[in-house]
Amino acid sequence: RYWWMKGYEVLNPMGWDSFGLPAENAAIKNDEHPATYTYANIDTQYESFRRYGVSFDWSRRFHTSDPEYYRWTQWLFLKLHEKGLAYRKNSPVNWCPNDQTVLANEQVVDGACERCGAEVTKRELTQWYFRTTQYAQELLDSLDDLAPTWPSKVVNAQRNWIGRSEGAHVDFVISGDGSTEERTITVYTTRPDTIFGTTFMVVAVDSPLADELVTDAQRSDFEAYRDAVKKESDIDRLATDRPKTGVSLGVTATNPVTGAQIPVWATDYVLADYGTGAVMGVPGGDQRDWEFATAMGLPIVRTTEPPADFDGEAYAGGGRTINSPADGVAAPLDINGLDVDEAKSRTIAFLEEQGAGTGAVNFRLRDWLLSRQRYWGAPIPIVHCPVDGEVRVPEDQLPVVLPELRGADLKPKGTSPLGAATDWVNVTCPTCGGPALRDSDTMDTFVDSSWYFLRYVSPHDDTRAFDTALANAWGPVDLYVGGDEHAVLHLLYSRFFTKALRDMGLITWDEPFSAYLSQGKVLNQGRKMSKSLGNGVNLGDQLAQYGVDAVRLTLVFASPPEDNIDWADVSPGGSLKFLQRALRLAGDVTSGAGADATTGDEALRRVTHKVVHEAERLLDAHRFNVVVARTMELVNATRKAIDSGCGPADPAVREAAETVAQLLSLVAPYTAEEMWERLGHQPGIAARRWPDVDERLLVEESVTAVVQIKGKVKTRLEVAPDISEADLEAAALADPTVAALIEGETVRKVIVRAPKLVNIVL
RNA sequence: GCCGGGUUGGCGGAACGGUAUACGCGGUGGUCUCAAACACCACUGUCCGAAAGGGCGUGUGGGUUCGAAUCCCACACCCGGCACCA
Repeated sequence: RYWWMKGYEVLNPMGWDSFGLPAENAAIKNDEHPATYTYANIDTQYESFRRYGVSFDWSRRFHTSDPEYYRWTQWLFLKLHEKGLAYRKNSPVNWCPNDQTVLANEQVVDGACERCGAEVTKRELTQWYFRTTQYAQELLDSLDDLAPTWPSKVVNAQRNWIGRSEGAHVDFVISGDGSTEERTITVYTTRPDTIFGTTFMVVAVDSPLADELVTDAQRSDFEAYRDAVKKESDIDRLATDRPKTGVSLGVTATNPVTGAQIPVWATDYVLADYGTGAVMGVPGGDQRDWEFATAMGLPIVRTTEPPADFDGEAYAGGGRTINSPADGVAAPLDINGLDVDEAKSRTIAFLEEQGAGTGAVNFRLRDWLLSRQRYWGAPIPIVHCPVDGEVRVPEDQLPVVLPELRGADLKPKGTSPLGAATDWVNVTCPTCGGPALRDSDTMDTFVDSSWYFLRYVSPHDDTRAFDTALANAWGPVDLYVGGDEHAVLHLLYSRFFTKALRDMGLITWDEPFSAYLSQGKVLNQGRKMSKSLGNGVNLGDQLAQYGVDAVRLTLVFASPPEDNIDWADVSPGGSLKFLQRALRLAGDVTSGAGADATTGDEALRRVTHKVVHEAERLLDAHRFNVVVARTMELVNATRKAIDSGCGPADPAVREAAETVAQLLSLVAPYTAEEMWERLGHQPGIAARRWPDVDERLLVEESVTAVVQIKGKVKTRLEVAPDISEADLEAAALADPTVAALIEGETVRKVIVRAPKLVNIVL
């Protein structure tokens, strides 16, 4: 509303991200189609939004579950597939046993399903992925550009999630595996400088690598251990405080720097899908390796100078490196006493020289697993043909519309419900015309929401996903408002889509959301409102009791928008009283519409213009609660002017009341409109231009100067705003209160900041 | 453990390095009223004091500065992210 008044073209759209599990689960329960539930709820929400008086552009409304929309979601999938950014692979995946579907890494929170809380297990499945890791570095780098306009919380969360680390790949030659060919295992380490302390190697027990390396003699022990590990849930595996376990693979590896022979073990504390799935064990430099070495009776070599309080037993990290070679070994690399960064780069240089390793970067971010074994989502537009393999559905055959399933047909059974719709699944191959099968998985609903902001520029265009020219003209989104539960989900996926679409030439910008306003939640009595807690507040009741404007005002005034609000702490009654006060001002004005404000009371005019001026700064900074506070001050000043000042006929009073109406139109549009009409204007305050500020009125007539002695306020003086430093100093020293206090003292220094302050140092 | 953010009256919260606690809620007293509601007015950080006035005060302890809620260093606590990621 503010930007509109400032004369900008503003696109403030609203729509529904309406695929997903809740509708599907309700459909199963009620034996109906998910669309029934979905569109009924959308209608209810739409009515609510209308009632709240939100200024959305409803002409651009759409729903991601409409075929007219998901047709383009599917089209974008095909584009990503063409570019090699969508691919299938077999791999252990997160499985929610309750929702009976796979989940992306981002949807697993502390080992549990983000949606239903069930403990997530692992399954070996062939699934679709988007290659988000291809953009890992750029996704990280452009966070620097977003940092000034995004909440640090979200930027920080994404940095942690992407999790870049720098280190080295180091090659160890394996022996004792009975083969004649030389085999090399590469490990990833962030601390190549600790290589002198390597006393063993550990390989992820569930990696193919471990299976390949294990000797016949160790195989039965290894398999027993591997099977035991497989039975454990992720939650158990994630616990960092449990004892280290492992099994020897029977082979040895050669340390490429020292030539030392070290044993190779398999363990579950090394992750198969991070780095190379193998780690050099440095118990003198790494807590986990120290625990493992201690548990297995492996030797420990210090890699750092121990701290003074080192007790000789517990793990000791930190200190300077003492990575000189072991006794009696010649020194191919001497990094003794160097600081860590220098030691790392020297070690990497040495490894590269020897052909035994390279500098390397790793990311924690994994590719985005997007297939779901559920019904209520966009079907993946791929046909599997025994002859031609994965075939993209031709664009002119989009959308691939969901088959009509309902109720019990949707019950989760571990494979996609779409697979059971035989008429739908069995198709002819678009390439060879032979019999083929549709891909029966649907896309993660986060795919739908990763590009919807683009659809808003041309929501009804049935010839393309979005109009590139319009997207480039409008985009990127200047201000994105949302909750920070999407910090590493929606906000990361959308960034990935934007970069991928840019590289396809479909848009020119790099980031979807230039600024991000993270909005808080409304709590009650310190907790999230919920039925089980019985602390819900019925918004309908609040609206009925106080009115829409008072409820809106309460939400805005309670705190800065990014903070949570506790409904127990706020006062919708107080808001209503304030609105009534404001409304009464409009009725009290007796001058006619169009009265010349410049002839009005100057003191009140100063207040009015100052408030408008300050409101601009506050609105730009999203400090809406303070805008309301300033508006209240203006109402109080106007009230005073009417009752005991210049009186209701003064044009300055009209100017003030009209300004109040305009400021209020941002937050309390109905009250503002009512005021506007009472002030004798035609309806339509929302379309009024933002009031101009007269700069001359921002200069105060007189200013209160503070006189401090040694930094403590002792007295105040009313002075002219343009008083000189010398005059102000003289006035301060001449003040009787000050004179009495400095009597007999030596004034050592006087700091003058005209016209606001004098500080006298004795 | 690592990384971010925070801590201001009874409460929600204001404060370009320059009057701490704006604005509001709550509270106290008053005006109006037969009475109440509404409205309006005054007071409301804390301690000492009858008052005038003064001392102390923005999580704790230091520092920089004429001057610190604000900048710097440590610490405590709260919230959030990551986490056997080598």
